[in-house]
Amino acid sequence: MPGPPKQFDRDEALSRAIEVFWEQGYLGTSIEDLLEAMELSRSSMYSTFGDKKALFVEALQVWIDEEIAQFVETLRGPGPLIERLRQAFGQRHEAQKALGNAGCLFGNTVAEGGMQDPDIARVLDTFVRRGERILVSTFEAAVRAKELPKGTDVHALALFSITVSQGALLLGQNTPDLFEQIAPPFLRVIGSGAFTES
Amino acid sequence: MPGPPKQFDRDEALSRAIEVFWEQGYLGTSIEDLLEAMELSRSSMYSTFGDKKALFVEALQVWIDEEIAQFVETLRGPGPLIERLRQAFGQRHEAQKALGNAGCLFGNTVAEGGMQDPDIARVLDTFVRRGERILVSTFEAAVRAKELPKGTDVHALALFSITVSQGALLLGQNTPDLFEQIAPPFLRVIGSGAFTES
DNA sequence: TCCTTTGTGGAACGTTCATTCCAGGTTACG
DNA sequence: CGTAACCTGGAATGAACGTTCCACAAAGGA
Repeated sequence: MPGPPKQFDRDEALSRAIEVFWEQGYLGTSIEDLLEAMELSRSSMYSTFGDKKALFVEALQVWIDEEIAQFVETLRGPGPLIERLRQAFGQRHEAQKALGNAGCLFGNTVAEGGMQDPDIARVLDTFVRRGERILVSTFEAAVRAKELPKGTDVHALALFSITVSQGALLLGQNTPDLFEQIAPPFLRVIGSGAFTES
Repeated sequence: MPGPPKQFDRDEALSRAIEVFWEQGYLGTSIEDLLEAMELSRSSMYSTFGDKKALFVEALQVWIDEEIAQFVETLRGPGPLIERLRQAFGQRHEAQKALGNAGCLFGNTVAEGGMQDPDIARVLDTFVRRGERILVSTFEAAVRAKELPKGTDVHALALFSITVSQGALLLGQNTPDLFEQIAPPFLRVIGSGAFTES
């Protein structure tokens, strides 16, 4: 049963893999790139994670879980709605800037054609659904707290917010100061209560 | 000087290449894929277009020119601002739906890491700058025509519109009916004149 | 008609890719 | 102390990649 202990930390290796995939994309990342970043050998990588795609799916899953967890924590926090939103979206932007304007792992994967692979598509779907659910419940609470007008289309507002966020993370790779330019008017729009049902 | 005439149409071949790159991305497309779609031989491809990256850059350039031309034509057309915007953004969405939710060639390329290659980055930059310029002048005209309130931050509004459009084209690959859901409130926000300078 | 120029098909090249395999080392339980 | 279980480094494999090369065909000017 026993054997030599692993010479690496599984979670640590996985989080290194996340970074590499994030920066270079799935196709743009070679096994060699991964081994170097994860600091383990070919054998260990294959025996621990299966193959490249399995590693990617797991990395994507972990990334999503962490991203959503942080998103929830910030949005459930104290303070006015607009301030929490600014912080929640700002955090996503900070993370991508820290990786050299690498965008968003979800968005990059979708754009790379991730939806064409069923295994990857399944994981990608959960990100949008969970993000949407959190925003909907956040906006619903804001309506109850009279921070948003009664009759606000919380569903449309949630989808719209995600769209703006993804668009900003994408274009931020091309126009680094874009987020700072559009965040204020975006938040003003939300605060203005323009999203009432038609 | 003379020689046998080419057995293919350069422009036609290029537009086939655009489709393939659009659907599969730069890295996801092999020379074999291109030859099959363009219906020419290896030799002809290399002697006509140089190599894979040169072909991609040229394809991207043509795609941008056509996209911008259509965008301008629609926005310069008759009718109220909101209607022209709806049509202009709708056309982009229709195009991506026709290719099986392939998103946007610009966005896909950026997400794939296109900004890391100087030759590609240069072309990508022109797309955003030109799109922004067109929207700014469109919004300026709308302000003069009193379709938008005086004091509208046309620059922020242009960047914001591009962001929403790119975000929708990205997420549309994952959530096919997203565009229909967010377009109405988006256009309502623009029409409401919420983008006045602070 | 010859000869230069151009286009084409296919073989061939070297590289890189993801993946597998194996030999040797290390651990802990019996 | 031995032995079964496990981990690791590196060689090896075969497929796919982008690219080059070459021999032949086709065309028009001399």
